[in-house]
Amino acid sequence: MQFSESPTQIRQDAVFVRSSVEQRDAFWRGKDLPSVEKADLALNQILADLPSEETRRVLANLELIHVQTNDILAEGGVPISHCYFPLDAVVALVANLEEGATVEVGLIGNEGMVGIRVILGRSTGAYLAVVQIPGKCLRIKPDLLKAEFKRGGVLQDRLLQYVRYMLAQVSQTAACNRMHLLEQRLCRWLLSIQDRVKTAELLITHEAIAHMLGATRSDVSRVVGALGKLGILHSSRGKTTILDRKALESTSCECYWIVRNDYIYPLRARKASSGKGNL
Amino acid sequence: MQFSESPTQIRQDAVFVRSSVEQRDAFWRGKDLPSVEKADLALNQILADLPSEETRRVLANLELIHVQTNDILAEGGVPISHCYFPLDAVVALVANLEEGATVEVGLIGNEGMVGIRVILGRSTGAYLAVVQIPGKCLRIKPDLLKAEFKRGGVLQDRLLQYVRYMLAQVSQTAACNRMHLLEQRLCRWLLSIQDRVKTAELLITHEAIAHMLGATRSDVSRVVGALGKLGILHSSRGKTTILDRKALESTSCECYWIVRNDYIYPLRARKASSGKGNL
DNA sequence: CGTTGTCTGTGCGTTGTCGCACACTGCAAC
DNA sequence: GTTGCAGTGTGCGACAACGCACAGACAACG
Repeated sequence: MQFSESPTQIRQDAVFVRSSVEQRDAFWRGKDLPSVEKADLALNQILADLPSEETRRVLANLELIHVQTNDILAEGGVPISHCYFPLDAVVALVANLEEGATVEVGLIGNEGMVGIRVILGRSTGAYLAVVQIPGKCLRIKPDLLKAEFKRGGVLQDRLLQYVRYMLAQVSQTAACNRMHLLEQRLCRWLLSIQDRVKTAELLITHEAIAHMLGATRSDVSRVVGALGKLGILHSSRGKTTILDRKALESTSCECYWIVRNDYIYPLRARKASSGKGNL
Repeated sequence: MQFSESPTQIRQDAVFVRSSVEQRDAFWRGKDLPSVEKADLALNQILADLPSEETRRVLANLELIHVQTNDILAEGGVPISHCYFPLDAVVALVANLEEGATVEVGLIGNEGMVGIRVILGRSTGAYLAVVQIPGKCLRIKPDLLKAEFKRGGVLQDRLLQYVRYMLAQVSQTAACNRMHLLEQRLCRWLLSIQDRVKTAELLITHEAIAHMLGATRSDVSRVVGALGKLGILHSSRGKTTILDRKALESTSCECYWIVRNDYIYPLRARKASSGKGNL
């Protein structure tokens, strides 16, 4: 999907350039929206395989949209307009600190949902939700999601499980940010992204990575360079390729596996020490 | 409450000395348990002022217990035996990293509950829940809490609100741990504790603080010393007294107010810059 | 009153990261 | 091609925090 009229980029702050999702809403308005199929639901792990009744109700209220890198899906203090279920996109929750510094506090892929706070009793976002990897999302109006949540069916269960996973992820990040070296955190981050995009090539610059990790661009370049010399990565001009995932895992900190092992649906759980893991 | 037979201390790891709550269970067994009054419920903000029917049901299942410093109420990977609602105690959630390092990821006082994961679909704890400030707690068996949660009444709402608050707290800690200086984080921590104990005197050693902040004891001593010279604190031998709360607030990072302003029940919200805030 | 052990103050070399600067490189627009 | 520029490699001084060490200070207890 391409937009001939490229959306004007609004400068949001020194760091993120907002490419407005709302403008693309306007683009679609009045045209035929792509219809949402059951097959789409299957791509998000919260929505997949719901009981047929829940599927029917939810399906009627979902929209399929494409999101692009740097799209902002929610913002701190701002009412959440939609809840987004990524299908193949990846979204980062980013804290925007006083001095203009940024750090990622959480990562959301097809295992989760953007805007979880609406089911936790707040209609506003807490942090900036920025698209890191473009792709498709299903979205729904907060009220409708909340109503379905209140019914107490399987979706409620899934969402609560996801909240727990998110909490685990964020908690571990809190510990990790305090204790672990940039190199370890970088490896963990790359692994987390790769789990969600399933490809070895990541289209992202060192500077963007630095903003996620709350580090300087130059240090990210240094670490990436070092990992490159070890044959673990190849990185050049906005494209980083993971060459040796196992090595990445053993250079990463334990946090990667701790979070992963707390995942909602039991995956093939692995210890950091065993060092074997590929999706 | 005193225990003549002082509970044998089991060495759990290099850092925390477990004083077993279970042993005190044994102490009480067969004796008259202190009965739980409605007045006790009022001291915890999740349990306070529930509809009378919910109050009645919950009351029947709660136990009142005293917890002491370093009691461990839950542990990572271990089934949660009880959910604890602090009345005047304060509990820290602590991540135990590989190398024996420790960092606090969350703090729980009478605004919350220890063991929130049981309503999020996991019966095991994620981190060590260590009592920092001794006092009273109400506790309940996970199954009973979960059943009441499932009924979808006011308690469900309160617990979900609390989950959101916890998520906000932990997320901000993730950002804070990455970006802010020890001095700022220490001030934030002291403020958070004081909000929960409501007294100016904190009985805690520099070393314990260091474990919470994931810093070295010597650096904590240095920072505390500096704050002491400014007349903000007085600290000596396991006792730290907050002398100038406003100064503490302005030396702390923004994170303190960000979390506080996201609190469940609208408090007197304040900006960090306005610098006026006392409980 | 002295002993013991906990808690705290402080010194010092090391390390990870910052903050800034500047040069190089490959891609894209002209 | 040439130019422009985003993206990257690298250097260097500054600084926060680590890691370790040791001495002083105070409380509890005999």
